[in-house]
Amino acid sequence: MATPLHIVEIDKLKTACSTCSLHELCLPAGLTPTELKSVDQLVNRRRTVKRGEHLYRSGAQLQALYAIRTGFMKSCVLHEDGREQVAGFHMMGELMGMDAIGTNQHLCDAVALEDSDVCEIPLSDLESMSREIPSLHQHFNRVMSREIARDYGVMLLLGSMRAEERLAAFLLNLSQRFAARGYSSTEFHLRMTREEIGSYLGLKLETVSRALSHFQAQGLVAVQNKHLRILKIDNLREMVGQHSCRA
Amino acid sequence: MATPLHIVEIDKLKTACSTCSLHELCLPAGLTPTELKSVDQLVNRRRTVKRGEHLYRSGAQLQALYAIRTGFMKSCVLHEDGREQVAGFHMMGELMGMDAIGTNQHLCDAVALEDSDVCEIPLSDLESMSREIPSLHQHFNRVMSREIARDYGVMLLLGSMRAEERLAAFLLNLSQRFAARGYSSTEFHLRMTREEIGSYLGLKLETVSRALSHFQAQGLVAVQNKHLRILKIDNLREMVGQHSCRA
DNA sequence: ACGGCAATTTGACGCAGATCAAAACGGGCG
DNA sequence: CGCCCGTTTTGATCTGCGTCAAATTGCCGT
Repeated sequence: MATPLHIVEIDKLKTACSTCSLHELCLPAGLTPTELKSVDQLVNRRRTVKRGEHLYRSGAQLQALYAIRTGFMKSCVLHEDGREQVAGFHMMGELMGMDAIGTNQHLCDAVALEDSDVCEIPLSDLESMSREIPSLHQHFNRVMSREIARDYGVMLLLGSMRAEERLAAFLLNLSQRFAARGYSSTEFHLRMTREEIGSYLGLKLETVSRALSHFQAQGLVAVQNKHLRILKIDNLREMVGQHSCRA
Repeated sequence: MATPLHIVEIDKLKTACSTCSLHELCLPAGLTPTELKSVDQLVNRRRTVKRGEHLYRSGAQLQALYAIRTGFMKSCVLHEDGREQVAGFHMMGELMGMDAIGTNQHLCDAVALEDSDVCEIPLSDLESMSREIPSLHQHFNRVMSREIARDYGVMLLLGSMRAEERLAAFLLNLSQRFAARGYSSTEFHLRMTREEIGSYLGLKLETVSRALSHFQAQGLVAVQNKHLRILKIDNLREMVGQHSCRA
């Protein structure tokens, strides 16, 4: 009986935002050290989600928001008929579950693409603490707003780019987010399948595969299975800039 | 000198949330009468935007959020190359500008599709008042969250529906929003052009036109220019439900 | 190390929707 | 009231990407 409690204690300790390397990127970004201490109380539980497992499911009651500490996840909206549309990929320091605040019900599934650790942030605690710490309140608004801004970008992509432009935009987005986390911006591991990329980009897996092959043939990237190296990042940027745009 | 001031006074009066017929739908939804009185102070300016004019432009500094009082607007994301993607249509009681909170800069243009009246809500005032009125804070979070949820729906539409499914989903969405405002759910005026519908749905105007004609031929709707009557709403619902889904 | 299954690649072909074109319509303004 | 220009409709044709298929590769579990 004592042992599990002890484990929980250790978990709590490890979960503290104030000692977390992501605190500049995550929810507590921009807080003073004192405020950071308070926020530590917010995150009172950590959860591990193994590759392929769900963090939450569409329709489930909102229990908490989740900040990704390590790992990689996707969220996908489900059709009635079983088909799924990937609405986003999420990496460490990012917050998930914000779509559920409006209705108290998740409207997408959150699935781990590799073993992941997340911090649980009960919404009610976040709201009450926001009242005490205005800059937390403000920062949370910004995080939600940025999610809206991201979504607008995805709409732009889905609504008016052609296949290779979409893929280029996708790779550049990943590149930039890895860079922001101190990883290489030109060489990384794609944790999702071609099918998942395709779903996110509104394309079929074959089209994604062909586009990647074509990029490789042009010398823009070097792909080997899920390992990707960007060779000519400027050319990719150009592709996204200038649309010959069909829609 | 006295006259313009007087006009402003009258405007202020008319702008009060507590006397606004939209307060159940808009930002102050769910507040007590006392709280509502406080929120009146938030909305200290009203603005008229004529058909075709911009409420704000992409890249502009965030001045305030805007609640639509009357009229109809679109927001569109711009490509570097001048093409535009309509990210949403907005009607009375809806809040615009939330995408700009994260960066303090608007990332889309807001254009009136008919002469519109909007209430200006300075973000800083909203934030400070949220601290005093928890339910306002909570409700604002919900409004932002619902925008995220809406965006996920649009992604689903753009990423995995075929042309006629998209149009059906669009019509049903309009129908539902008009109904929520006490207008007919089956008969309304399309304030946007076929091209704008197409841009929103990731289709070309000709495709939108053809799809509408096809719906009419099937007896699902009656269209005459911008006037639309939904005849078989259940059939439209079925269309959106069951995808033969290509992406 | 090996077997089996999932993921990826590549090719051939088809089709939904884009593109091009032109006619019809409608609404705002002089 | 009638003209003009922007919007819409409809037709014909083209094409990017989806679909189907099959071969290849790589990864996971035993």
